[in-house]
Amino acid sequence: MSDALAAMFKALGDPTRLKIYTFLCDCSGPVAVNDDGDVRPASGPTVGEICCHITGLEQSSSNISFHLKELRTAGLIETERRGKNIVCSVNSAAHATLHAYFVGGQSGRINSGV
Amino acid sequence: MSDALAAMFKALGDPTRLKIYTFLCDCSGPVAVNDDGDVRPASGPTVGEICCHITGLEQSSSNISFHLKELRTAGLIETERRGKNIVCSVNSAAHATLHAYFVGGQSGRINSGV
DNA sequence: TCAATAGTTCAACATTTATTGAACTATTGA
DNA sequence: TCAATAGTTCAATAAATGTTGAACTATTGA
Repeated sequence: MSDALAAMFKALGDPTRLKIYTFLCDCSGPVAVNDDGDVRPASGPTVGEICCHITGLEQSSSNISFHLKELRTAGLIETERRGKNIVCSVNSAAHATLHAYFVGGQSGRINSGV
Repeated sequence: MSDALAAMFKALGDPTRLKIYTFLCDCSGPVAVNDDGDVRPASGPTVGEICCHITGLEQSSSNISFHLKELRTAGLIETERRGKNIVCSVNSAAHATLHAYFVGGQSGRINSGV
């Protein structure tokens, strides 16, 4: 339970991965939901596009592939092959979990007294 | 900028540290603000109390000390000596930064269409 | 079927990290 | 001042991690 959360934070704890994840958050399309209610991976950038954005191209795609795998293993992102490309997108449920962790608890405590 | 954020996530990416941080969030007292507007460390558990809570006691306090240092270096927590003890508390500004990262962006996208 | 494109996996490596126990520092109370 | 308490720092070790280039797999288009 808590370890899964730690794994997510750990995945975001590398500068390259945080850039990738932020990029995905910024440019992921809407989530697709089919007639059965299944949530399918949303449209988003391909691995190649992520490489371009992160490394300015001309850097090892194997490294980006490694980081994408880490993000996927942590449950933060999803990937789906579309023809020759693989499209990446943010896992909304995981994003919501992370958001929820920082809600409440510490909030509203500033200037609340001695 | 982004590296500081990554450092915070990295600090939360270890199960022991996440437990410590969560404990601090749960039991930190209100933040103290003096007449000059300076925000001083809030009251909270001592290092020893954290050791008890995390390890059920009987485990190396040097390890907890190490993790507290990591959290402090990342800017997530603050410590203040009070007599023989050292009291720990959450850094509210850092907490707000983390919270803000997950607001907007991905939110509101679920079920928003194809 | 063949070549080109798009990503992944593998092996090797240099760093970093978490953990442990022992030694050290700082504060309090007798 | 001395002993006890509360934490930190240090050294050593084992494990995990990020990066690289080469080899591999999968898909498309000719």
